[in-house]
Amino acid sequence: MPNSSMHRRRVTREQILDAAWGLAREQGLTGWTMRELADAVGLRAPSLYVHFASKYEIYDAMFADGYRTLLAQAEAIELPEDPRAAARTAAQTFVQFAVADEARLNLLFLRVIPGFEPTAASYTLAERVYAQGAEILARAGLTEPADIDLWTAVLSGLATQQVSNDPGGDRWINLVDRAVDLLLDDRRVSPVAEALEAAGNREAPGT
Amino acid sequence: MPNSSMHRRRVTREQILDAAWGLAREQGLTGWTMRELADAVGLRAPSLYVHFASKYEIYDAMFADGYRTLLAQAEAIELPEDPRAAARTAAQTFVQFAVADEARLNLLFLRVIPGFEPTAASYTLAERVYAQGAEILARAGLTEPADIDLWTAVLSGLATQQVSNDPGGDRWINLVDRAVDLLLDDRRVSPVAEALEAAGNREAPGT
DNA sequence: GTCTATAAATGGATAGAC
DNA sequence: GTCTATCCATTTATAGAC
Repeated sequence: MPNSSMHRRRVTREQILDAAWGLAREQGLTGWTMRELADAVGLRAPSLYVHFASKYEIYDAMFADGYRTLLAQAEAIELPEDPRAAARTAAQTFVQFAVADEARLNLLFLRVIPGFEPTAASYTLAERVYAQGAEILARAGLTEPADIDLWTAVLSGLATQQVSNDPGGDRWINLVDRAVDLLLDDRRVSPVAEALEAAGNREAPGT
Repeated sequence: MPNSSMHRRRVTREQILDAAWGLAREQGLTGWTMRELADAVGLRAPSLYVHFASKYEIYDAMFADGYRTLLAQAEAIELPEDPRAAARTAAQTFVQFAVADEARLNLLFLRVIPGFEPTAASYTLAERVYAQGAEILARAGLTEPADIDLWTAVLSGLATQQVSNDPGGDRWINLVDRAVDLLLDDRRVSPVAEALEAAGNREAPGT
């Protein structure tokens, strides 16, 4: 049994990234060092520089990795036909993803690391997530840029409050569906007019 | 003219804190060192330890200072009589405060510094802010804890998106009033029922 | 209360052998 | 690709003179 070769498998970028995620989860997004990271994958610190030119480059790879995970998760979900139900599901998926890992939330959705800016290539992934969300919203009737901005603010706000003020709980997660309905019902004319119209039609059908 | 004595005034905690805020704004909340801070107030690093036992203690003082500033700002504002207008004004005040200083936003409203936890005394100030907000919301008809949670999520989300994705701009700030209206109109029975009721009363007044 | 001097550890990163 | 050795800057924090 070539035991040693089984244990001495390739130490790929992916393994380093996985370890980095683990450390970030345990000690905070910026709370780990290159030495700790190397230890976590059974290497010495200098060996990391064979795979990544700098710590910032690792953050950038994590940034891209996080958005790739989100995109994969989004594709795996099959959305209901009903646009509102689809928006709810998408929102739930997003918030669950965001609160599942506070370090990841900080890296992907906040600007927390002084001086870190994702590369253009990595940022493209973020834009794809955004575009996909906008598409789902469009099907639900929200096409105005301001509507989409409000949507992103509300969802990111829910996720942030959840991890900041009730970590591990569900106090803000439980508000997601309600928030979605709120946002989808917000059209200038909106349910009031719709309801009045329906009521009017019912009582004066033949005009 | 005792010039030297004019320049060599007391280096108080407040001056150190002011300098710390300045560095945090310029280089990020965690992007400064004790040496830099000392330089900024014309001291040597060791002298800082006369006033603060550690860097964390400085963060804690900044945390308290930030919430004290917010409380003072909230008291200085005179709110309109109309509850909805008051809620709008309060929301505007809060978001303006939050986006005015990204480092402060990170310290006061997010969990960004690994290992930092405000002391109980400092946290009390944060709770006073929360209580004050809840009071304003109560006057506008929002008393459910879930309503208040949603409120805090939306406002913090707007502020966070503003500084993260449009620093210095007003893309999310402009959505504050709309968000407030959205939240205040969200009662289970709410405008739809109200409007229907009104319509019903108009057409069948004498029941 | 502020200083000089320095501890004592830690940081990211490089050189060069294997 | 990984290692040892180490650089070199930087960090928070302390000791003790003034």
